[in-house]
Amino acid sequence: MVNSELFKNVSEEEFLKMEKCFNMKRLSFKKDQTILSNTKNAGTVGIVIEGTVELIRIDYMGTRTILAEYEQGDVFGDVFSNISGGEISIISKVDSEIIFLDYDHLINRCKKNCSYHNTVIQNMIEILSKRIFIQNERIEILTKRSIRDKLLEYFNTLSKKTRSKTIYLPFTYTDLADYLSIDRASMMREIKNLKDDQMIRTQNKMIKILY
Amino acid sequence: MVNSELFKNVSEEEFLKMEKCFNMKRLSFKKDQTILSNTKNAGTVGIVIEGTVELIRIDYMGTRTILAEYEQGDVFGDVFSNISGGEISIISKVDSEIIFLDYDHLINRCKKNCSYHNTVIQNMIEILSKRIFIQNERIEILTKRSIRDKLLEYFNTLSKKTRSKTIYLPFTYTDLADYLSIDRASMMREIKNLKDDQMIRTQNKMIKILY
DNA sequence: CTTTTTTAGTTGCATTTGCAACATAGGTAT
DNA sequence: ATACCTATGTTGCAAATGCAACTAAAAAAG
Repeated sequence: MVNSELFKNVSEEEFLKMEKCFNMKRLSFKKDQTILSNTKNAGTVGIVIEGTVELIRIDYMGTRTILAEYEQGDVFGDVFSNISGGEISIISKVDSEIIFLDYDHLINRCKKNCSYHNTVIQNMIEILSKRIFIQNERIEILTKRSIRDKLLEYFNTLSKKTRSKTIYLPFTYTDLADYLSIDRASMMREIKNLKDDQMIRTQNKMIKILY
Repeated sequence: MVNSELFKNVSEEEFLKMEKCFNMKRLSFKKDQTILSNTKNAGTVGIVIEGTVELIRIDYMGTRTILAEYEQGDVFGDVFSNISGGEISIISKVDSEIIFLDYDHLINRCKKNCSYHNTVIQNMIEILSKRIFIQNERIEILTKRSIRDKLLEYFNTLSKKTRSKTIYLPFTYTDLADYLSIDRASMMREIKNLKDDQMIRTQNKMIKILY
């Protein structure tokens, strides 16, 4: 059975019916392989069964920005930003296993009026709400006006999530700079300043918040 | 009848029933009055019947950021970010008319299994998806690394929305700076640079994109 | 184990941005 | 009309940030 929030409270038996009704497809992707892009596959929803995928934008200058990261059980591609002139893609960060299904079929209750469809739709609302919450976090970080404040806000977010003053970065420092949308060298400099000011203490990807 | 996307495809008659079932409350607010804040009224959803409201964050430094703006028919307060240490509030920008209802009741289909509840839930999915789309836009703008690129991305967004190279700012330049999360004076300077470089031409809040 | 590639950590310097402090225009209330 | 308030527009200067160019360390590939 597939372990995803989208299928919460759906029985094994119901899931098997759904698999046919929704015409789901299961595919494997290698590391760095493109899963979806804004030029192709619109209207397709993916569910990460195994691995991690990233939503990436590369703009006309070649600047790469990580817009989001989806892990096991996460749903992606439901709302695709086609605003930017840049290329937006979903890339497999490691070897991944993905289930695809049709967005319209998911949202617009089908004629058969399957019992599980209600459940799936309510799950979808929770997923979307959670996504909005995460985006709000991101926006709050990005609206901070200095590198220092961006870092502190980010550390705070992680800290609240784990209820601990000791946090572990979920990605590399290089990727963190991309996520915060700042220059990596400047970020490293500011992290050093934070250490000098006794605000934090670091050891590889572990960070202790001291204030 | 209330003109909101949340009640799309709901008949007048059904709406009257719903009003009782959901225990809706209709209230008026004066300009600059606080409608909701992250310290109070959590779990309450508002619908803008008349007027405009803004989602504002004021951080510990007193820096004010417009996180979102909701207009007639928009739904707000459903997903409330409680991350930042700062104060987050919904403020009435002008005199407004608001309907309140309980979020849990809205999302978790009630025991009575009212016919209209399905419709409302599907509408809610569309609203949330649209919000995610708008937040994606915002994030794409904020992740631009220079004031110039932020402005151009913002103009582009407006331009695509109206399918025109001539756009009209929906708020003041002062508020635009808050929205882009940059210093107003620096923004004005950069707008002047854009004009000098023949990238845009402006007249009050009308901007012609020349490239 | 050795080589190669990626990430972390630094630094000097140029550029951009923010801040403060104005002047001016436009709008609103009295 | 006058006074008052808010938005626009400008500028010098200080501070923050980005860029380039490195070295060192760690991780991945062979």
